[in-house]
Amino acid sequence: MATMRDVAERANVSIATVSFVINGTKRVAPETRARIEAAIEELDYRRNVVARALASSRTRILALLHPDLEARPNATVIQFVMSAAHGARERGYDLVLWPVNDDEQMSHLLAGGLVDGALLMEVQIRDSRVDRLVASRVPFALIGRTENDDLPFVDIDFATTIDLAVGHLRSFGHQRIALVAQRTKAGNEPGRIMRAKAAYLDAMAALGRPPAVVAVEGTSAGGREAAHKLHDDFPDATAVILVNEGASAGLVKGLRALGRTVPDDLSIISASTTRELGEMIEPSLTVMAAPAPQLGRLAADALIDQLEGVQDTPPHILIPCTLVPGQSVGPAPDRSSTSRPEPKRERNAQTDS
Amino acid sequence: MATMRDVAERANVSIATVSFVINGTKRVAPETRARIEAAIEELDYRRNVVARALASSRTRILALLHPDLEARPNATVIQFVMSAAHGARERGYDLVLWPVNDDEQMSHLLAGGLVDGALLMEVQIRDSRVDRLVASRVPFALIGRTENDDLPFVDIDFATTIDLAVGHLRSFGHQRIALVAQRTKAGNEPGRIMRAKAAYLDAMAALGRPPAVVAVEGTSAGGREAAHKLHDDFPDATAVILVNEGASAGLVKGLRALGRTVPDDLSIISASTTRELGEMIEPSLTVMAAPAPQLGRLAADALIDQLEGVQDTPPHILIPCTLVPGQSVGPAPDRSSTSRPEPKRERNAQTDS
DNA sequence: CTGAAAGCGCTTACAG
DNA sequence: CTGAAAGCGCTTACAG
Repeated sequence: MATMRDVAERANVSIATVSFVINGTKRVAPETRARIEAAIEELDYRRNVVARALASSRTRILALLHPDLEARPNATVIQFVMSAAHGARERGYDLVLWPVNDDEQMSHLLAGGLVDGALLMEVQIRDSRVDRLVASRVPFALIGRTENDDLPFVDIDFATTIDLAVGHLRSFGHQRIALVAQRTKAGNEPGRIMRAKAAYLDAMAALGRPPAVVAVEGTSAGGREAAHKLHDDFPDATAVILVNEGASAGLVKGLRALGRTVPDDLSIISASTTRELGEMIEPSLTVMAAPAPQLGRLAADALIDQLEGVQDTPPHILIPCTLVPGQSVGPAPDRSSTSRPEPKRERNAQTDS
Repeated sequence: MATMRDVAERANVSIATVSFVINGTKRVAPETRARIEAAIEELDYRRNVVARALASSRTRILALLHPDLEARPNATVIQFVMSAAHGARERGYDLVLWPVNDDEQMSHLLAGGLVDGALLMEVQIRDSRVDRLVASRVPFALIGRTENDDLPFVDIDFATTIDLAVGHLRSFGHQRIALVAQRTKAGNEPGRIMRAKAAYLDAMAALGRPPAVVAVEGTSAGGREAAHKLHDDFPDATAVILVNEGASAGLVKGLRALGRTVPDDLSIISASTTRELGEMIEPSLTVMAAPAPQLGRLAADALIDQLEGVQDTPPHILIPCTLVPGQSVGPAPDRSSTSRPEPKRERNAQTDS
């Protein structure tokens, strides 16, 4: 592999001049530049990224840190990764997905000088990784938020998202609206769950309705469990908002197994997911599509602005999900006469064509 | 950030000795070692990965190269990434997902000296990225195969997978079996599609049945299109094998819209996907689960063996998918009397509880 | 068992 | 406009 020295020799210049041409850091006489460029071409020279990094203490590599991804369909995460990678690339940075499991690994990575900055996903309300990040003095931006709001972040605006979902349901006459959240290990709650829950509780309070919250795993089995819990504990709910992508399909299946039809008996909105997921389910789910493509890019931009000393980036960016109507929301059934719906025992009919 | 020099000074040794202790590359007197370890601890020293890489021309970083991921649920890819990352970590390597769009980017990465080796996913039958990889002289392993078989690879054994699927369907009496493949840009065919198709054609020939192949996009819309094509072009098919994860849900929805019940009218197996995807669909799909967890790990091992000069790794590893029965395969309906099934016009019934 | 020193391939003041 | 040289923080023969 050709080095800068080889290029310099072939072009009859010093390696400093080669460096200036490659980086555009200084004026170089046109004919000198031409000679150097020719030499680079002829030798198929490519700058050694590691040496450059050591000399300049910059690598132009950004890490997107993510805890172990589960094996469930996770289109949102992929959208984050890809849009952040594109945004970074446009500004001359590489962005890589770095699966990092424990704090020690993270310190190793951050202290190693290998990345110029980091993006952190799946931020918890209390997140020791954030502390590590702060301690490491590596510039970073969060995708999500901790409980304290003075770190730079981009996040889904869950409060607005839930308000939009509740508003949509109310426009169909729904008053008794349940929330299906994601069950989390104790003390390890993602901010999105907490914030969505808080927004939901506010909305219910404003409506003068008691809240109905169910938390289950983000799996099909979790979704079926949610169907049973809703059926048993909140039989008068006419609509449900999911903040649990992975449980969406299972919830519909579970309801159907219980003889409850979507949306005739129960309307459903799945918040913070993708329209693709909505389309997979029958009936097609009305979803609040996560702004992952925008947020990934904005996160990359925010981080790079920080690295390059750009001052005018807002430290916090919030974007709500977008309503994508499907076929899972319908008029609220009239429950005024019966306190509990009569579970239909016959096989239920299809609701879409 | 403390450097090795700081540690050496504090421990009253040379930096060489510090290096020996950190890397375990040479014997060091116990008390010297203890002094050095104490100094490391006190200074919270962490080796600079970039400097180490430059000096040793090894980074212990592996890149998993993936072309732009689409926004569809792609659990299999995530499984590959995570299992490969775990396998690498156990052997002291970091593995990152590097979204790489064009050949130029890839050359930049490979020539930069930043990664010791590469794993390439979504390998096409003819793949210019593979040529780049070979030219770069960076060690690599493929996940998938090109048309020539002498490069190291791990891959799903599609021939066996299709045979198992056909065998399963035959045990239910099916003879007319269609294949739903993935539509690809011309000249850009993933090996898996081609190999699955070939295995299917062989199986049909052995059965003495004409093949019925439909190719659609890997989306819900693609799946619905497949339902129509099957209904119009191959109305006597009693079973279908999908090699198109993204179209699975849409196919079931499309069939139902056409009044065809799964599995009463048509049995379905979705090959090379995850059991999680199968569970999301109603009825739960019988799937051939991709051996992504094993293959990711094996790919990482194969690559690292190569890097470390381990000779006894088989250059090619093939593992078939595993049958995970769901509720989408049933006895073949008797079609002997009618050449074309009477499309049911009434709403269809559920098939699972 | 330990150290002095060269070298990995660049960048970047500094001098001219 | 161009170059000589120091330095980034390590590893690794080589010598003792």
